[in-house]
Amino acid sequence: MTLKKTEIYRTSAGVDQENEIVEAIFNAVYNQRISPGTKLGETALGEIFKVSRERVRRALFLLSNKGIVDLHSNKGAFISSPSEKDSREVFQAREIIEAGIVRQLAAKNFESKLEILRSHLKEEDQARSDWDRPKLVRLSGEFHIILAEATNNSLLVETLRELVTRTSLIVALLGDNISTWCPDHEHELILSAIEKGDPDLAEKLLLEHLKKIRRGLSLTPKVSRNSLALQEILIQDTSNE
Amino acid sequence: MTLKKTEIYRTSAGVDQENEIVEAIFNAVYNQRISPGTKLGETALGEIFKVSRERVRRALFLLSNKGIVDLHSNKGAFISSPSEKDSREVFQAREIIEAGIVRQLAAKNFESKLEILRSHLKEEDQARSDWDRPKLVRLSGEFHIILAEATNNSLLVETLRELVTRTSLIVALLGDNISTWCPDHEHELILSAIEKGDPDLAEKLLLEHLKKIRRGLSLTPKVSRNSLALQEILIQDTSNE
DNA sequence: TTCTATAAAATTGTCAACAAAATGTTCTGA
DNA sequence: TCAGAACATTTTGTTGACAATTTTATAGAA
Repeated sequence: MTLKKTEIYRTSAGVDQENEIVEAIFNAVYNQRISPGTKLGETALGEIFKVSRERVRRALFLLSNKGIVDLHSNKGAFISSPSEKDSREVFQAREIIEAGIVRQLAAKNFESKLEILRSHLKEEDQARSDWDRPKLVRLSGEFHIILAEATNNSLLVETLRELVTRTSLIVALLGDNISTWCPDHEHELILSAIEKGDPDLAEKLLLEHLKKIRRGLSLTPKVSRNSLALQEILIQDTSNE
Repeated sequence: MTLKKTEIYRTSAGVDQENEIVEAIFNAVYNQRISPGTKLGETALGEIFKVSRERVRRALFLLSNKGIVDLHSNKGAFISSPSEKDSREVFQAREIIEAGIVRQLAAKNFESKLEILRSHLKEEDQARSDWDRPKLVRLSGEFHIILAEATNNSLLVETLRELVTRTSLIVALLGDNISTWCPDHEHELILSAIEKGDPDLAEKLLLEHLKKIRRGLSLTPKVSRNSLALQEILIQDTSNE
């Protein structure tokens, strides 16, 4: 039988359950509610999400493929603790990929997509003047993902989502958390350069922005522990994230 | 207990078995020995690789995350048949990422790494004058992966390996297989631009190169069937691939 | 107390049996 | 001959039990 393109494959309910776990952990990492090194027990997760162990297993396997979770044979799954090498690689990849993205956005005509970025910056400003630091942190990361979304390319969006989330882990482990992650108006400048249609400038500003984040990192990993139990970390109001 | 960085986690034997399957399928796709749409039965693969079904399952799951295999609920696993959208996204991602790579290679000093590219080009020339088409196809794709390797970034290498392999699927499905995939000396030109330290030129040449491949694609998918059985496709002499 | 050895408990890894779904075949009737 | 229903076979999905390993708890000796 040849497959018709229009044929519909329903996604089994199991896949949705897996995605729920994956998303919850992604969000918790992304918003720094969970520390690198946190043990993710299979039975524990199974109870929290009311799913079978096998399902948890697949979710953890997927997360390990994305570099969010480390799997250690016979020991279990842990929120990834990025090494120095990981940090270097993630930032270099971001430099290369995001530079390419802003260049293309600046070179070609994506005006319609840029409006979303404009309104996003307004939100960032609001959070800044409200001194809502967690929100600002979240929005700051999101800016980069929205940049990718402007290319209308789900592959790039997913790649950047992974990179930004891994950056969150790196900052949690190696960042001072003060200088880092608090751009004044650098996003604004980058977007302006794109709107002006100046790829070189946009790239330059973006690279400086990333370098600034990178400079805020130290070489000695912080040790930190979660302040909440897994249950509270993973299941929570997601209405604004 | 806190984890010492030097601590060694042995990889369970199972992971190696999984990787064997993943690599075999990657190679088969990459070298176009297997057609898009080919059914990958769990029991069949289990018998070929002498592993349990569970393990086959995980390997297929991993491949589906990488876009090489499509998983259809209750139907099974099939070599991915990239859609028009997939094709667009893969090529756009390659443009963005590879442009970033060659720019960085041209801008910074990676001379030591470039020697490998030089010797790779010699191999390509050899294959070209020998009219060894399968080998030339393989080497042509590899050139792009070696470009990524020159950045010394395993993340980028893996990303590019996925993109190049997916390109192989796209060409298998939409390509004319004649003009496509047969660069004369475009790789040579790109490398020269890098060696000259000219990022703009390197990027321009690379983009033209990718566009040329893209132009060789038609809109109507070819239907093709494998000429060999799965066993022969997957298990074979890998001494020169 | 502190360290080590031993036993108990808990957690992860694996497998086989079973259930559910899809595929293939046979049979019937027009 | 063809269509379609009924049945049988194959393949995928899921669960639960068990084995292997690690972690925790316990006890004893220096």
